[in-house]
Amino acid sequence: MIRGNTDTILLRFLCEGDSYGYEINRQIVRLTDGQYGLNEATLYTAFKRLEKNGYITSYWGDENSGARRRYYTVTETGRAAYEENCREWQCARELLERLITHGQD
Amino acid sequence: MIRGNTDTILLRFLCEGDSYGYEINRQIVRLTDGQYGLNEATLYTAFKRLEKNGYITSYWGDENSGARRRYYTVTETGRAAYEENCREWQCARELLERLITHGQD
DNA sequence: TGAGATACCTTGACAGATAAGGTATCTAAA
DNA sequence: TTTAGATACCTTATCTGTCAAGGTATCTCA
Repeated sequence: MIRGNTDTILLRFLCEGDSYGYEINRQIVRLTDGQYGLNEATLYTAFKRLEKNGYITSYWGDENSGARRRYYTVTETGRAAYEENCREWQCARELLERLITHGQD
Repeated sequence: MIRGNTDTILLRFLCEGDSYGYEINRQIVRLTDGQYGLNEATLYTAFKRLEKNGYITSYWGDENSGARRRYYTVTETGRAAYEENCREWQCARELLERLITHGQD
């Protein structure tokens, strides 16, 4: 369901400004009223993938207290990929709507 | 995108009556104006899965000409699963809409 | 005769998701 | 003081779904 859109979700948040994994996931949970959240393994493998693809870059924050944080920045390529993914999502959404719903609804 | 909804799509067509793989796939292509179609391996592994789960049953058609066809019938459990999947899809759709779109649109 | 459509199937590989484990720091309650 | 819980990151092994690439067999039409 949500599967396959993890990258797009992460890019969406990073398009609004640099952030780190834990915080983004908290925002996801907040935005969905607790209905959704990423598994940590999913989260960090997605970041790895995005960075490998050149969609984001990362750097360590200079927290002087608390746990260390790895911040991510979206690149221009990443922004373009986000826009493209959104378009694809709209297409897929319409197709699926047509495919899975019976005539009566 | 469409991934993860293959089973629901197949169930939807079988809810309208018995059919066989090749024909269902043709209907998918027709309904999406050629924009989508299932890979044959995906198609048949999905049927296997559905049958294993008790969502469909199958029988060989008695064609007296042309290639043999394996027909599928949706079970009551299968119908229930279809309805449930549709509900889940609506939920997932709304969540994703909230998650991947920026404020401005 | 042979290409193309119909119709089914299997195998091996791959990508994405996840459970389950780990490390380390800080805070607040017991 | 200890310890539980939150914060924050990471890895490994495993599972599931998809798909490319191969195969079989029949029928039709040029």
